[in-house]
Amino acid sequence: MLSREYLREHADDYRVALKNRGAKVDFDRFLAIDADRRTTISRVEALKNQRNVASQEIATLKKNKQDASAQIDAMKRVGDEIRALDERLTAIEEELQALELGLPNAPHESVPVGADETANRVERTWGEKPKFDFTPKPHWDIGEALGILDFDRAAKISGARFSLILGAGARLNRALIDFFLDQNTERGYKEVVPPYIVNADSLRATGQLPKFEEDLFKLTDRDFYLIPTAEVPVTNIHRDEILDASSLPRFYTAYSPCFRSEAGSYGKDTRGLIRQHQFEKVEIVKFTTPENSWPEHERMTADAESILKELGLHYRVVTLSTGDMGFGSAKTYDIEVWLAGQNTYREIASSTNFTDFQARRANIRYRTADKKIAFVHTLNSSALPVGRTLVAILENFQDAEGSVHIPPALQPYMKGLTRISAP
RNA sequence: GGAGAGAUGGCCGAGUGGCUUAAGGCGCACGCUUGGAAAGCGUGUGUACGUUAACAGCGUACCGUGGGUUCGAAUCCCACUCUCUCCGCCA
Repeated sequence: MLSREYLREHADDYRVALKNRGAKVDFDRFLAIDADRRTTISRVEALKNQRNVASQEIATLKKNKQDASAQIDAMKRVGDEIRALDERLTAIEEELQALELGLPNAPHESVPVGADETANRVERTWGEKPKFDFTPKPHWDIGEALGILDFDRAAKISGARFSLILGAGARLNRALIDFFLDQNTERGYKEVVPPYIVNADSLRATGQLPKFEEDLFKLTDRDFYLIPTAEVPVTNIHRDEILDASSLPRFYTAYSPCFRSEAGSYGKDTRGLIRQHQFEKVEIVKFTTPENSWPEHERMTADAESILKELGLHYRVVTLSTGDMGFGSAKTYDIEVWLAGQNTYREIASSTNFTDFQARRANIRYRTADKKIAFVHTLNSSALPVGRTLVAILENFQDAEGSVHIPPALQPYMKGLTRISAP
C-alpha cells in the first residue's frame, strides 16, 4: 500500500510506474473516490460538531429543568443527515480501500524497465559451471536411481506436484534446514518458529490478499490459510505495533513448510522438485528504518549468497525488471543457481525490499529519536529453499557412477557422510 | 466440545446515559528545588483522519471488533473475536 498523499501529489509519477509494471488498475477511479471522500468528511464532521455543541446545550437545559424539545427536534434532523452521510462515507471508504489494496508498489529508480524477464539485468556471477566428462542427469533421474526420491508414490498419496523424499535424501533435507538456520543465526538473525496457518489479515498485510487468493490453500471450514512462505507470519510478528527506533534493525529467520496451489502453472516444471504444492524453506526477514533499507537490502542479498558460496554452488544475481517483479516489491534480486542436469540457471532465492508497502498494510511503525512516528521498511529473502538446494546438490555434485558428493560444509550435519551412493 | 469471568491510555485501575474534552496512581519528559542526586513541588504526556505552509491551531473519530437504540453511548441492546479459570479430550 502506498500513502494516499503520495498518490495524490505524485499521480503522474505513479502512472509511469504502473505502465512500467504493465499493471492494469483503475487509478483515475481511485483519485476521484479519494477526492469525494475528503469533501464528504468535511461535510459530515461539520454536522457532528454542530450536534456535539447542541447536546451540551440540551444537557444544560435539562439540568435546569427547562424545555429542550425544540433543540431535540432540530438535532433529530441533523442526526438523519449525519446518518445518510456516514453511510455514504462507509461505501466510499470500502471502495477506496479495495482500490488501494490493488495498487502495486512503485519500482525503485534502479530497477530496469521492461515487460518481462528478458529485461532482467545480470549483476554478478559467482563460481563456475561444473565440468563433467559425461552427460549430467536431471535430479529426478539421479534421485529415483538412488532411491531417495519417489514421485510415483507421492502421486498415490496426494497427487501431482507432491514429493516423497527417503533415506539419505531425507537426511540431507533435514541437514540443509539445520545448516541454513545456523548460517542465518550466525549473521544475527533471530530464529523463530511461527504459525504455519494464518488469518486473512496477515495475508493482506504482506500483499498476498486480496489479489492472489487463488495461489493459496484455504481451509474450507474456517477463515484460515496455509502459509505460502514464512515471510507471512514473520512479517506479521510486529503488525499493529510501534517499535522503538533503538530496536531497529530487527532480523529474523524461520524455517517453515510452504504451501502453494500453483493454479495457472499447469505444464510448467512438471517433473522433479522445482515446483511443488508443498515445499520447505528457511526465510530471512528484516525490519529497518527507511534510511537504512537499501544498504540492508544489499547485505541481506549477500547473506543469502554466502550460503551458496559455503556450499560451492555456482550462481548469478539478477535484478528483476519492472514487468517481472512482484506486486509489493520496490526492488527484487533473484539469485539463480546453476543446475547442471538441466543445463540452466534456476531461481533459488528472491531478495526483496518492500520499502513501506507492507508496513502500511500491516501498520508496523517506529518512533524516531525525536519522538515522531513513521512506517518501517520490510525486507525478506529465501535463505534458502530446501528442495531447490537439494536439486542443485544432486545435479551439480553427481559423478559418473550416479553417486552424489556431499559438500564439505554439510558433512558435519550428515554425521560425516561424504556421498550418497546407489544401494 | 461444555461452563463461567473478563477486554478502558505505555502500565495499573475508576467509571451503568449528558458535570468524562476518561478520575486517580505508576512510568516517562521538562522545570523548580539542590554543591550534585534522591525526595518533594509544578507542568506536560496517545493514535488516525480532515483542514493547513505547518509534526502550529481548529474540527472529527477511537474505551476488544462490527452493528443497533438515543437529541446525546466507555456506559443500554445484538452479533462476533480474543484472553483467563474450571471440566472434557489430546501430542
